[in-house]
Amino acid sequence: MARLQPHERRDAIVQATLRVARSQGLGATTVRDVAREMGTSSGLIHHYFDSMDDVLAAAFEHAAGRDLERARDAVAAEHDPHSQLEAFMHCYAPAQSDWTMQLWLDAWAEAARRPAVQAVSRRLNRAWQALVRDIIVAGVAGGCFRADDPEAAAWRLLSMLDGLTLQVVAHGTLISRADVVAWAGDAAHRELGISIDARRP
Amino acid sequence: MARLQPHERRDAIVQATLRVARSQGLGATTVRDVAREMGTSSGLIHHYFDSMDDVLAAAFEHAAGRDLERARDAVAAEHDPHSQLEAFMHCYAPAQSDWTMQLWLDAWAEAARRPAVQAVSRRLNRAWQALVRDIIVAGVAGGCFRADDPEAAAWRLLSMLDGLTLQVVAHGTLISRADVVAWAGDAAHRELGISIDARRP
DNA sequence: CGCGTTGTTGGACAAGCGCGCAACGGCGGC
DNA sequence: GCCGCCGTTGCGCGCTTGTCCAACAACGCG
Repeated sequence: MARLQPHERRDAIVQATLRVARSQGLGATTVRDVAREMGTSSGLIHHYFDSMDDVLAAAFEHAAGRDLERARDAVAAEHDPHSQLEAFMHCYAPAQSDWTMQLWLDAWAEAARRPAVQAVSRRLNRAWQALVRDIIVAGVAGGCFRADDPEAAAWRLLSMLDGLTLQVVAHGTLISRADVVAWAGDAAHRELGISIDARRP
Repeated sequence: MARLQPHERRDAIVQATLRVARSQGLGATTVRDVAREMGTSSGLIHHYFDSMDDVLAAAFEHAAGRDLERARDAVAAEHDPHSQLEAFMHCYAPAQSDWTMQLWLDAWAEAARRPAVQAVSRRLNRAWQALVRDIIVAGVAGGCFRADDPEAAAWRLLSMLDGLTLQVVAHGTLISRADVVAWAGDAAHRELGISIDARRP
């Protein structure tokens, strides 16, 4: 195969890994699958990554990190906490495509067995929570939210979104994506003492 | 090893599978592990199950089903909805031991790719939600809860518990089990219009 | 041009996997 | 007491896994 710059090749490996993981799951993705997807040898992957664990972690980090960045941008584009929370909700459930959530499910399950994956999953999850918490803190300071414990409120909101989205992705028609958005909006209203219309205008 | 009746042996295999899965996860449980745990040969497992997938599905169903039964019993032992909800909460987070939750994580992740696992996971998840919903409906009828949509309220409560417990199991010390219980209690009070009175028993 | 650096190859390796199978052995019916 | 059934064994087949490594080839520099 063509000789690539180190950063290009590393990127190519991550991309190929995600393409494979998309169709057969993160945990079931093997070195040879990724190599075949790239059209190279399997030895090449170990020239860039110490272990398969690291490959999977890097791939997950890339995909999930990009979603986090998008959410941050969407939040930063708004200026009052109310709109920011609305933007966050819009960003989470619908934009967080089924396939990324499936990656999260894989990562949570694999976390127990793959230290590198756990480290990434843990860090990104905390970052998501921090994003929500900062919005809440700003809202409380600005007087438009009411929350005794912004840290806890953020965890509750994020965990509910995770739990609901999980049902959509893992069990299909048990509940719908529209339910997630509407119900999470209700929960935010109750949690922060405000009214949030999370539905797309 | 001693010769057992078919149903006894089947049961022994399921039990041994769970014991192994408890320490290394459902997905990482192999035929040889289970055989070693039972103290028999690996061939014996294939005499009772067509494939390893069937073994894992049976084990998950048994473990998760038993937890559901226990929760149902705990709820049935109480008579007013308020105590029932409290019993449910106490039953869920702490008694739902880490390793059963890990089983659920595996099941949710595998659901997309294993129809048999999805069917079991889906059915049991709906049963859990129905358990909560029935408590809420009874509470609303009895006048001690206030809920516009018990169906949605039950999904919200259960999903938040799932999402929070997930963090404990997948990420260890990010949040604690005590946080889950306390936060979910707060959420339940807010969700059902109960004034936050006695959070600590 | 020559030469070192380095991206890349392709296969070796041991370990582990699910699964199948011929043979053993203890129990119950005749 | 014998025999057939069947739970059980122990092994091995074919394959896949992650990891490693010696050899090859393309590139930049002197």
